[in-house]
Amino acid sequence: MKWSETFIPTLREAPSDAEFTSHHLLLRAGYIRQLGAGIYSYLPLAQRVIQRITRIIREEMDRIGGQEFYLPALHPAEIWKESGRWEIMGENMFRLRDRYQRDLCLGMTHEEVFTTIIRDAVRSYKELPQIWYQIQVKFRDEPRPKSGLLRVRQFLMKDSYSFDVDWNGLDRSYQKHHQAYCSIFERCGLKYIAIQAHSGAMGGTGSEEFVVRSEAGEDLVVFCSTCGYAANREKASTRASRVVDTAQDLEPELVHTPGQKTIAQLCEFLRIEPTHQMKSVVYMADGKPVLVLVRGDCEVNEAKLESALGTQEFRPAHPDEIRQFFGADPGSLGPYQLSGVKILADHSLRGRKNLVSGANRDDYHYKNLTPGEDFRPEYFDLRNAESGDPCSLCGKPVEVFRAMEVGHIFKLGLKYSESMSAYVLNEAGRRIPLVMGSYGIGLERIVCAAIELYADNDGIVWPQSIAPFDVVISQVNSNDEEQTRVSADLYSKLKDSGAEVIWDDRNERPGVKFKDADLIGIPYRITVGNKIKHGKVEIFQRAQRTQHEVEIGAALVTLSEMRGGHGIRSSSSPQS
RNA sequence: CGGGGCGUAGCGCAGCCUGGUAGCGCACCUGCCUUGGGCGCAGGGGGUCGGCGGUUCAAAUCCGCCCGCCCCGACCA
Repeated sequence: MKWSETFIPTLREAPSDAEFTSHHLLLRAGYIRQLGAGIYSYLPLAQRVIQRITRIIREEMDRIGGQEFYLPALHPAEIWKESGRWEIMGENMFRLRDRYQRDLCLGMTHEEVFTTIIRDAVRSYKELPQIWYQIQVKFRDEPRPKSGLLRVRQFLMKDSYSFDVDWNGLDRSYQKHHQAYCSIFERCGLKYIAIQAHSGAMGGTGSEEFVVRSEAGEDLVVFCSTCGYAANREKASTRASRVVDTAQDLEPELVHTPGQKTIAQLCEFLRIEPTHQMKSVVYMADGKPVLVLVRGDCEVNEAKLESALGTQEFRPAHPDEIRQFFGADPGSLGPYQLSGVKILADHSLRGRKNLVSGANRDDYHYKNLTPGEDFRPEYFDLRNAESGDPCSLCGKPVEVFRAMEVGHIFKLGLKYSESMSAYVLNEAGRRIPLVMGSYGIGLERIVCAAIELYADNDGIVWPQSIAPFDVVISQVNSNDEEQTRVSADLYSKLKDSGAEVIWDDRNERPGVKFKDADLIGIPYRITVGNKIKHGKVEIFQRAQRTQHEVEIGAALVTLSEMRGGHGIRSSSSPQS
């Protein structure tokens, strides 16, 4: 393509709304425009990137036997009511009514639709397994869209679903996806890691997230560089650091602690460490109060709490509820001599002695509380893993970092097949529910991750495999006939070789062309300028910012060598 | 939903406090000039000042309501 005929509206200054690198650069380099909160238009450059990612995904999904569908985004309410998700999805689902007042929604995922297809069409175990996928727009009424393309209300997802006759089959389908995902992210040039993920309340027996380390991400990853343990912090368990208690077992002692509400204040006032305190947090679960205890230096992890409680119906208690059940305000709460309130404690408190906690009386605390003696909690893993905690596998300190989720694979199990009656007959002629898996990839997340990973001060640096163009020919002077001739010749030869190439033929100053080429992030630039008088052009590598002068006739060969011989290829390998 | 901020030309902003018929930079158009890192000179076009209502002789400016967007928090199959 000729640049002069292509819509690439680059900006010298980005709209002030852009916070993160990827958002800022996508806007400034002319890839996207915002239409509303969390709604973006993808301009030709972005569309090209998306298409290349799509192609990689298709190839890898097809390789594991996936079959591509295209499903509706507009769904009748009935199927969502059938699965129970019409209620569960709550405010997150876009809902609408048609002219006859029928309820409809915009699809968030497509378990329901695929399940209706398979339940009506497949009767026998002989027709399984199946892996079905699609690349489709998804809708989510995010409470707070943000960070450009990272958290939006309409986005592209490759979602696939596996249908097996048994759990071993599911394991195989899941493993296939795992492999496919590794290939996809590797080919897209991402440095990714696969981490254990929170299964959530949707049921299911296992799930992994594929994430890319980035400050722009919203996930927290607990990672052990020694043994490779990696998990989402929603799920990650680590050992709490060791604490030594005083040897003797003392009797509970009420102490007056006027105005001392926080862990830090008590440390000061009583001259103790946070690790010798118990933090009391109150939740209302299914309408009843629950006291959650963690060590003073720890935080409650609500995803783990959800598992411990076995319900999604919980929330932090309101101040008046706390007063009602405890007779004191937050800051003076504790488990001792508490009745009518269920007590959950984190494992880190098991076996501890002589701890400090609130007395359920304002301005008073108890010293010398011993879990298991002075009160009897149920123990669970309830605390957030923290950077520096000993790894639960190898004991070496873990690190915690931010990352963005680019994919998620999930063993669903029987949830949809049972609720939506998707059964087949097995060899014995018995009616059995399909065992399902679901697997997602966020296309825009790949775009953002690549930008966040590799961008520099001059703009985007694309991995070769997903760049909108492989190479740009920057003709320094568009009025120079000799330069035009050389550029045209290189252009057609490059195109013939199968490369995606754009020829910057604009009547602009060279500086403008170089800045734009850098900004939009094309991996290679061939500069056709004065040096053609000596039979030379230059090849500039965007990522390394290095320049090579080559004979015009050798340009294609040199470029092809630099690119590793062929077009679709990632520039880096996975981190894990 | 709670807290904060913003809305003036395509983009970035000033003007608002103290009311008087809207401005700067970039971009854009024309001409000249120039062509190796966002040139130079000259001329020019473009804005119902987010919307509605109120106060006033007069509103971008003051007041009220609404809408939109951004950030923090809550939330996030």
